[in-house]
Amino acid sequence: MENSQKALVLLRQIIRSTDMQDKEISRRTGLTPAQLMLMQTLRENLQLTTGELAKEMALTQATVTSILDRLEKKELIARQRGTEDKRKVWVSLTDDGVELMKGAPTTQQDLFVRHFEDIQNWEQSMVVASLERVAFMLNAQHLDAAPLLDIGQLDRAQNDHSKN
Amino acid sequence: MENSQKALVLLRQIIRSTDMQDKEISRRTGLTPAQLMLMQTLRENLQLTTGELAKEMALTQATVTSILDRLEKKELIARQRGTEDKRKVWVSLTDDGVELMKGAPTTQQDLFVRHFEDIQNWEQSMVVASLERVAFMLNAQHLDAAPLLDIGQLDRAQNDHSKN
DNA sequence: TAAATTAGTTAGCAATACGAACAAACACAA
DNA sequence: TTGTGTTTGTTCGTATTGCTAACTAATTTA
Repeated sequence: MENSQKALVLLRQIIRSTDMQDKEISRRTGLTPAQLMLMQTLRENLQLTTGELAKEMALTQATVTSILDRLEKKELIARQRGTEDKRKVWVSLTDDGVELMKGAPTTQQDLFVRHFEDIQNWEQSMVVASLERVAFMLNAQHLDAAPLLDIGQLDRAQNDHSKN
Repeated sequence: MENSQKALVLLRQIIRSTDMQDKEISRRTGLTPAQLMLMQTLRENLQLTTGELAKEMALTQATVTSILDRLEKKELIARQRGTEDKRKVWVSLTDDGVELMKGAPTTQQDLFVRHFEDIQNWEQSMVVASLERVAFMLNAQHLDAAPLLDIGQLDRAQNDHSKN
């Protein structure tokens, strides 16, 4: 079997594993996968606008808005209109949100970290370097293919043109 | 920054990239991500029952049934009642389904393969070994945590007990 | 100042995903 | 063989996702 084929199969396995873990965490936190992803994104960035969130998660603003609505109702996130630019809406975790993300969501990561730290240091470096390689290749790929959102925006722009 | 933290960040990046690529392919094939995943699973296994598909995709049978309904309407898959065990329903790609999967879905993989084959052979081996490492660690993890479906089944079994 | 752009929301729609309840086929014990 | 429980898949009802199109409000540009 070719190395590249092996790599593809392994990548699928990795995706599948993380997918199942996400569902595990969802179950434990009572959040849906999408809500969880948003919370995680927010945990890493502290302050983001709705648009930035959408770009980060590769979703539409409209979709993010509806996810935010539900998280806001649960009081896990808070929205605040920008003072400098009043069009912008800044989103952040509430205390409850921070608290929730302290629990279950991290334990999966902790498990990974624990396993990861069991292996030799030289191998850790090797894995990181390899992941960098893969991440870079995948990134180059969807630059080649032009990302989804940009295409959507181009289409919309064209439509807008042709409508007038 | 710790090696383990780097690895986690890179993993997230990789997930994100493949996620965006899936959406790209979805757009080109006219299939939703879920439908695409099912078709891919089917391409690799030729003949699966509804239950096997559900397990493979980490979804409920009920969910798989509804996705199958739509793919059947598009005549991309076919259902056939088992002859030996008439409870089972065997699912397979139709000719149209095979044809569709020959096109766009592979080009992304081809892109990856092309990039992958650009790098030195020793580095290819290193990447494969590392991905194996990661896949193994992630796998060990959700064995630790007990997979979603098994928990669901246990719960259901307990409920059935307590009901009688 | 008028026109265009940007940020976000709303509305309406198809699809996903789940649990619960069900029907049919099977397995096995009495 | 009959009855009881199990397995396999579907149907139903519901919440959520994710999209586009249409909209409002604020900002920028001509």
